[in-house]
Amino acid sequence: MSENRVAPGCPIARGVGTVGDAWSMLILRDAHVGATRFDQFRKNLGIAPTMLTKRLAALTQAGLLEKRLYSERPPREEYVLTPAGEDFLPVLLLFGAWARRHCGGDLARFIDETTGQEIQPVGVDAVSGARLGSRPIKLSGPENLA
Amino acid sequence: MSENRVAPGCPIARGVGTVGDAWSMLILRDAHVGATRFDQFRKNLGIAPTMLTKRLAALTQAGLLEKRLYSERPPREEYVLTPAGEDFLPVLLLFGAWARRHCGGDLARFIDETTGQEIQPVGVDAVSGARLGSRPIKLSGPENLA
DNA sequence: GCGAGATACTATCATTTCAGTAGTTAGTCA
DNA sequence: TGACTAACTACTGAAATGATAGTATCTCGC
Repeated sequence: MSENRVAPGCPIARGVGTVGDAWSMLILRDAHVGATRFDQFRKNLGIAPTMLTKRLAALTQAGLLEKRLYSERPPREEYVLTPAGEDFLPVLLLFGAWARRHCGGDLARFIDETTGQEIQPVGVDAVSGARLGSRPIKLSGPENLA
Repeated sequence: MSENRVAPGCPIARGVGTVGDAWSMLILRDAHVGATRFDQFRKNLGIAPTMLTKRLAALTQAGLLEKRLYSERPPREEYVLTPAGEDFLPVLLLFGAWARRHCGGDLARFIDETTGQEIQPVGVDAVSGARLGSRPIKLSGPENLA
């Protein structure tokens, strides 16, 4: 992709440029259900190690993951979610909820671990309280979309 | 990507396999702010026509867009959002909101066209009413992640 | 103290995908 | 007739990706 000249002021374009590829999303998903180590990601995803190295580095660079030493001898590092990375969970949940509604098949459900209840993720406008998608929107700001 | 053997029961993996590439998301964004025609997408995004053809076909195939004749003579078609495509808007809004919080720069805001107010998209569990991300989650269902 | 195993990678190369540009088809308009 | 619009397709070279093998470092059992 052109990466940077596509509507530079658009937050969606920016987000897509940062974590908008398939592997990054799946890595973040795994990170949210507990994976932290290179080989955990590699085995769960069946991703080529070259790709994984690249994606982990990109996510670390972007501030979603942080490299942390979990053993000095032997020196071993793991990748843990930063606050920005954790903040990405609602996006993944809404994304998954959308797929459950619209992509066929028998897909897994999200469960609240504290209550054991199924989660039904929805988007809401914190200002008006209205369900997102119920009203037309537009973008406003520094010279965005064409 | 391997495309199909990555945790077949995981909704996030499924969603990512369907619309989880950069161009698809940007096409959907443009569709949500009014674009319908091939050349509108092409010029807004600066996307190569071959790519655009492929992505539009994939999104149509996946049921997010629908091809519709808007002129018989000459025969011209446009792409309009289906209900499934419209339902994707909250995902895009949350994604954009995340990017506004965590990717630097001066990014555009989302405005509610009826009230003129800025939207602050958040994820909520419709069952408990709790803000998403405030509690640990897990997946449950047909043999999902490893 | 030696070989096997764990962990986290890097190197290499074939294959696939993508970007960029040009060309095609089918029609309108003046 | 010739210019113009819209929606593509064809072609080519560059870049990204996948698969597999190999490396570096350390631990542990014997």
